[in-house]
Parts: sequence; C-alpha cells; structure tokens
Amino acid sequence: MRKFEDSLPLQLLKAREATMVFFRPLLQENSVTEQQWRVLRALKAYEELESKQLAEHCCILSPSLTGIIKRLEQQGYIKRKKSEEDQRRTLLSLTDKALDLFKRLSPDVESRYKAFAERYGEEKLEQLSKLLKELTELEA
Amino acid sequence: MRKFEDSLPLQLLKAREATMVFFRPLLQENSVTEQQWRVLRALKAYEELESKQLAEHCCILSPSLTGIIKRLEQQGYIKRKKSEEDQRRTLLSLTDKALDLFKRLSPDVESRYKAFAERYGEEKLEQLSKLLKELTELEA
DNA sequence: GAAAACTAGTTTAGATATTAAGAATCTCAT
DNA sequence: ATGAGATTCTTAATATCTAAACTAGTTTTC
Repeated sequence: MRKFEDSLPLQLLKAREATMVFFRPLLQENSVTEQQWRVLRALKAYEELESKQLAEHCCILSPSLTGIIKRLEQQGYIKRKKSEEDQRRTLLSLTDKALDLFKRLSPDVESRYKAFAERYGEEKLEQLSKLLKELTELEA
Repeated sequence: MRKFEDSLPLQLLKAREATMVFFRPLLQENSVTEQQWRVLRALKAYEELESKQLAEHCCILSPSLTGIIKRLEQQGYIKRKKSEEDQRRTLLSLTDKALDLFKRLSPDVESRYKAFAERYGEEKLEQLSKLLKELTELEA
C-alpha cells in the first residue's frame, strides 16, 4: 500500500484545511459556519434554487441540508416557498439581510483571497484549479 | 466576488468526493468509516503514536479523535497504554485484528487506486499531488 | 518549593455527515 | 382513472466536526 501521506483523499483534505485557515476567522467573526456560507454563496450565484439542486452545488447531502436551511431560515438569511408546478419541490432564495451580509463581507473575503493567491502563486493556483476540475469531472 | 464554482475550498471538497467514490464502497462493505480508516492507516504507518500526533497526521481534531478511538478500541482494532514518562500521554497502536484487516483489504485498495490513477492519468496525479503538498505547506 | 502557566486528553453543546427509512407528491403505463 | 414505481424532502440514529470549557499531569517562574 502507498505511504500514508501519499493518500490523495488525505492530501485534498489537508489542502482544504490549509486554505480555510485564510477564511475561517472571517466566518467565525460573523457567526456563519462553513456550510452555511457555502449555501449562501450558492443562492447568491443562482438567485433561486430547489433544495436538491442546492445540495448538489454545495456538495451537501439532503438530510444535512434540511437542518442547515432550517437554521438559516430562523436567522432570517433565506426564505422558502413551494413550487407551484410540483408540490414536492421547495424553492429557496436569499433575504435582504443576506444580501447585506454579502455587501459587508465581500471586500474582506476578496482581500483574503488575494492574499492567499499571492502567497501561493497565481499560476500554480490556475494549474491546481484545472487539475481539480478534471478530477471532479471524472466518472467512477 | 469570484464565481461560486471557482471557490478553491469547494473545488477541493468536490475533488475529494470524486476520489472517495472509488474507495467508499470498500470501506462500507467492511463497516469502517472514512475517519476510522484514516486512523488505522496512520497507526499502521507509524506503529505507535500519541493521540495528539495521531490527530495531526489524520487531520482530525482531538475531541473527534476521542470518540473515534473509543469506538475503534471497542471493536478491537486498537489498543492504548499510558506513557511511562508522561502520565498525560496515551500511546496507541494496532491490534492483530487490525493487521488482519489490512491483509484482507490491501489488495482491493491497491487495485482500486490503480484503477483511479489510470482513469485520471499518472502524470496529472503526480502534478496534482505536488501542488497540493505545496499548498499544505503554506503558512497562514 | 509552591503558585502560575502550560500541555494532553476529555467532556459538552450545537452543527453537520452518513445511511436507512418514511411521508408526500408526481409520473406513467395499464 | 389507478396503482406501481419514481422523485423530493424529511426524520431517525449514529458518527463526526467545531469551539469552548474542564481535568489531570507537567513545566516554569520567582
């Protein structure tokens, strides 16, 4: 068997951790969890999404998402409505409070991202991103 | 703000997920969780480790490790003993049952890994691994 | 040499991950 | 029209994550 440290899943995990070090403090200061932030960002990007699509985009399983949405709704960051055509589907979108949050945090997020990109190297980041995308598009 | 899909943490998460697709079934068949498997692999590589070192290697926080170790011990996969020099430290190591597990699973793990590497490309895998290592070694 | 500061490991509380099972709704062939 | 099968979302049970507080043992400082 390969060496422990050569495990790709572990390398990916550690790399993610190393990246989050740059952003975690900001999220903590604003009492938003990583998963909540991912959900908010997805809804910002897509305006309105069904729960299932949201789960797909965020890489979060439906059962987890149920709870995350419930809490985000309680905190007033997202609103839900039933789809007219299909009563099973729930349509989710951001509230103004969430949009305000983005206005407030975006500059800081961006500057931290730039700090990171500079630290790691723009070119390497491009390369890495490309390799990751290809990996993700792999079908089992 | 960058596009949602360009988020590096998300890309890393999805890449990890895409990779685990190859191995998860094997772990499930043997009733071992991802984290448990990571802990077992680390102990196999290092023979004996303190809880804290183990946490470091596996990228698992101490509080989580407490529970994981407890369950692995109950299942007879690992044993613990107190350090002589420092009564705070716990030394962990694998049992024969764990070593048997490795004997049994290693071939399958290897073949799945090869299938993955071939599918993704050996060179790209090398490249990716290198970039990830550099990322991980980044200090905030 | 004892209080202060530190360290390893655990517990606690709340959030999330994972698998399986359930409830509600929808689709479609009969 | 209708019942089997599929789909969306939720609940349940157990494992893990995360931050903070706590316990016990160790080192440092004066």
